[in-house]
Amino acid sequence: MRGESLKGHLDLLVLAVLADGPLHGYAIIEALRERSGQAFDLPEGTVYPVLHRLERAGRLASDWDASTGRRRRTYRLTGPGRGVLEVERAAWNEFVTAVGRVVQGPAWNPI
Amino acid sequence: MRGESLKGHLDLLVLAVLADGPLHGYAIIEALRERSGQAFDLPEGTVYPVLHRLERAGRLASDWDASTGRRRRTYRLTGPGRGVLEVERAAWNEFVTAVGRVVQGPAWNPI
DNA sequence: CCCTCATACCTAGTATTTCTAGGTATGAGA
DNA sequence: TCTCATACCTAGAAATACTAGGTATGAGGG
Repeated sequence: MRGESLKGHLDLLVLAVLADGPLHGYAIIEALRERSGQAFDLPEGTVYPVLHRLERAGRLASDWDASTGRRRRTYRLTGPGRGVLEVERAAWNEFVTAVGRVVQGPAWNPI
Repeated sequence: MRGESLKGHLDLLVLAVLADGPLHGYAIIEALRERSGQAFDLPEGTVYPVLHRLERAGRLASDWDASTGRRRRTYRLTGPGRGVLEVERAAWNEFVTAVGRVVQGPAWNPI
């Protein structure tokens, strides 16, 4: 699946995978792939800029892990980031409901 | 709700409302608002360019309705457009499933 | 030892899509 | 007559993901 459908929702996905514990960038890409059942195989050029943006916005914080020779930057959710995650989760649910109503047609009646 | 979350999905919504019969542009905007339960209140500057794009792509066709003094351009789904709608409906369902898996967390198990 | 591949990070520029902010014009109702 | 809803349109701005590059380490095979 092309991540283009993701426009506007990738922040939610990144925050969601980090809600279960810190991960470094590359591991976030793998987590998105695995947790989505291979649906989201996002290029690094998509994910790294998102992480930088989320960190600038104060939703993530990062530390360089120098324990191995290979440099790794580990991201974690901040307090505000966790709040934003909950807001975005709720917004996602509303969005899905709204699209569903339109797509199912006017005859469709969820109860 | 801001239509920004729609990025990449608005085509599906427009095709879906036209699946139940032709409508002119302004009525499409109203149909999206009503069928979504007021969630999508899209500016004309968003919808008209989409209609033009979908027509250029052969998914919609339009006729000018000169019956009233007020000019109206009525859009209808073409054969290929109906096929695209089905493809996009399926893609939407996969997308929702994939996002759901990521957002619910790894412990979540749908059966 | 060398070569390749997976890991791990990054950025600049491009493409696409929606929104903002205007513009024009008709018809209905106060 | 004046205002508002209807009804169409476009140009440029903003946001966001992708492409296509770049650098460097570590593991494993030949």
